[in-house]
Amino acid sequence: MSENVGRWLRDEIENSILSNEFSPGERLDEMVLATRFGVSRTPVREALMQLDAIGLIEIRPRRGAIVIDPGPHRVYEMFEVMAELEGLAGSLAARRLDKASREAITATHSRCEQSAAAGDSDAYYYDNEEFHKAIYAAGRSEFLEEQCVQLHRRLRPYRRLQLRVRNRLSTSFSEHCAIVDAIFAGDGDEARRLLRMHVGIQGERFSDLVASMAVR
Amino acid sequence: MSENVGRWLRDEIENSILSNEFSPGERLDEMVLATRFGVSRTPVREALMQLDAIGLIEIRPRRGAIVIDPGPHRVYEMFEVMAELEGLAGSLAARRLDKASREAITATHSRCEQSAAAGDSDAYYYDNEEFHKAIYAAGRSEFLEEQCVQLHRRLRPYRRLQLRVRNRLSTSFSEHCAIVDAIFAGDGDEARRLLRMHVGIQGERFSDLVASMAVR
DNA sequence: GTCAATGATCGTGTATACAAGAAGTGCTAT
DNA sequence: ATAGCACTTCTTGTATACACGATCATTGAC
Repeated sequence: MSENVGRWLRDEIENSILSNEFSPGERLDEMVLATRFGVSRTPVREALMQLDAIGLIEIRPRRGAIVIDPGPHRVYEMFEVMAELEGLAGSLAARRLDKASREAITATHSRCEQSAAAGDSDAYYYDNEEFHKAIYAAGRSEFLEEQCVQLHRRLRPYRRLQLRVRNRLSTSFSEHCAIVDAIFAGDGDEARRLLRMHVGIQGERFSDLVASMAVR
Repeated sequence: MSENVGRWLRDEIENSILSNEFSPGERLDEMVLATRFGVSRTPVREALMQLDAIGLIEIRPRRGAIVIDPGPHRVYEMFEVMAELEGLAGSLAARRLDKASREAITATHSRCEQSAAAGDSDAYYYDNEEFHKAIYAAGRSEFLEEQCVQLHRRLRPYRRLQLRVRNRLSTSFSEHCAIVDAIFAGDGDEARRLLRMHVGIQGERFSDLVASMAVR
């Protein structure tokens, strides 16, 4: 419980949204949240204002807060931006790679290999996250890293859905291999290109996304 | 006065920070702000929480809010990300250009030409902003546009400083010309490359930035 | 029977009160 | 004279109270 209640609540509610416990479009009643977490309305309001500022919810004046529903098209746009930022991170990583980052990438990469081989999509989902974070960190740009982590968080639910698609695990892992090769070879342009392809959702992957979002 | 006081205050304080009325490192006293704007502490706190979530200020538990001082290196990183996003916007604009967007770009571009010819750096500063916004809009990606506008806002003070550098006006405008040509020619890759160069601050432009930040 | 208007109820927006912690100041002791 | 400790004061964090606006339901009229 992070020192101050407002911030703790923000993380708590944010997680609830990102794990789909509060679904898009759902109304967030201040009083309900307050009693649920055993605090007064004040810190709840502060948490909601922050989530509004981040763009996770929308507070309509005098009409309460609702969880934002991005819709397939907007989610596509978010992946598009994510792809671009990851591409940049990859190209920076290739240029600036040092021993520690190299080891971090290798470690997370091999963990991905294991969970992919085991066909464990939940484990892969987690290891994949760590792998990408290792690349952000290797880019040595704090601001870029923050932006990547933030967007990555917001796209988490959709990424999870995507991993359920048949063969996506092994495809994803082989893409990882090529990315690691490019970064370790110091080939920034290639790393950028591969990451853009890996993260972006072109063609059939977009229709997979739409389909998985529809069943929700 | 945007319907609700908290949101109005957020914009107000945000502008004050971005126009350097509150300088980096400065402590923002809730009570002082409250009396200054003639409201109670509650909406002030809500505004501050939002600015904290956006990353403009930092609220340290029980020790108040201070304006974040990015420092030259971090500002450089922000420009680096901005360059990447603008590059994406440019490449999308080249692909998706329609009549309305084309006219918007042409209009803002020629306004830049006039203020550049007049050597009016303040006017150019404004027209330049509109020109870039026209490109974001032409990309037809709402999310990307929002991200660009937000980052653009945060980098405003530094961009303004940059325009004061000798010859920057005419250099900037000739870069604009090439960018417009690439977009109108439908050459997405070239538009991306040119915008990355235009927005990023490599080499001597970085030292110019550091120098201009030091005198503050 | 349907639509509109008015009133009741519920929930948000702002203010204020109270509690707890941090920083600064003054006093005392070495 | 200086360092350390305690006390005071100031500011933030949380709760609560009150007011205003929105929504919904009920009633009346066409």
